[in-house]
Amino acid sequence: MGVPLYQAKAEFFKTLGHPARIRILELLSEREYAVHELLENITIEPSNLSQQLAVLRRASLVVSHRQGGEVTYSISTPEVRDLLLAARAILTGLLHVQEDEATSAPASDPPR
Amino acid sequence: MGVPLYQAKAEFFKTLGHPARIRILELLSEREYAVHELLENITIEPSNLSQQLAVLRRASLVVSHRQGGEVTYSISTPEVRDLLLAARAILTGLLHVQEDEATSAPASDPPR
DNA sequence: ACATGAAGTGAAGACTTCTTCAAGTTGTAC
DNA sequence: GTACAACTTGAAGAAGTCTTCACTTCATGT
Repeated sequence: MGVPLYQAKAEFFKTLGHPARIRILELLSEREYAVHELLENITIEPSNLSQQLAVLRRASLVVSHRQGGEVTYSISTPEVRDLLLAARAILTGLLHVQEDEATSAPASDPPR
Repeated sequence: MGVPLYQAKAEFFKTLGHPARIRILELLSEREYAVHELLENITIEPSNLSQQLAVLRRASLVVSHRQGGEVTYSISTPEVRDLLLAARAILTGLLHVQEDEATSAPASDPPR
C-alpha cells in the first residue's frame, strides 16, 4: 500500500518504453529464449541486453532460469501478450489516421 | 515507412510513462473534461498540466476543442480505455504475486 | 587447474525528460 | 479597451535514463 496505483502504472509503462525491451517481450511472447538467442535477433551489445533484461526482471515482466551453461528467459504471465496486442491495436489505428490526414493513401499492410 | 514499429511502440509506451498523464487518461476514459476541471482532480501546476496535455496531444491519444472560454479534452479513441484495462489486469496480477511472496497475506481489495 | 563461452554488474558520461518560471494567447464581461 | 480567467508556450536547470566499459561470476570441457 505504499505507492499510489497511478504511479505504479506509470512505472509499469516506463518499463515498456524502450525499443529493445519491446523486442525482447515480443520475442518472448512466442516462446522462451536463451540470452544468446535473443542476441541473434536483436541488434544490441551483450551487456546492454543484460541491462535491459534486468529492467524487465525487476518489473516482474519476465523470469529467468539457468539451464546448464545458458540462461533462459520467458514472460512471467500470458497477459503481457494481451497488453502488447492492445497496444498494437491502438497504434495501428493511430498510424492509419495520421496517414489519412497526410496523404489520404489507400489502406496499407497491417503492421506486425 | 520511416520508423521501425517496435520503436513506435516504445515511444507510445513512453508517452504513458508518467503519473500525471496516466491520471489524465483515466479521467478522460470516463468523460470529457475541461482543463480547469482536470486541475481540480490532479495535484499539479497549471503550466505543468498543459505540458502533459501537449505530450498526449502530440501522441494523438487525446484531442482538444475550445468551447467558449474553456478548452475541453477527450480521448481520441475508445481503445485507450482497453489499454488501461489491460495494464490494470497485469499490474494487479503482479502486485498480488509480490504481496504473496512477501507476506502471504489474504486477498486484498481490488485496486482501481 | 585452466581456458572458454555465456551472462551479469557497477560506474561514468552522454543524452532525455521533468518541473518551474516568466511571458504570451484567447475569449468573455464590464 | 481594460481586466480577468483559462490556457499555452519556450527556455533552463534539476533529475532521470541509456549506453558503454572494464571487470566478475558461473558452468562446461580439457
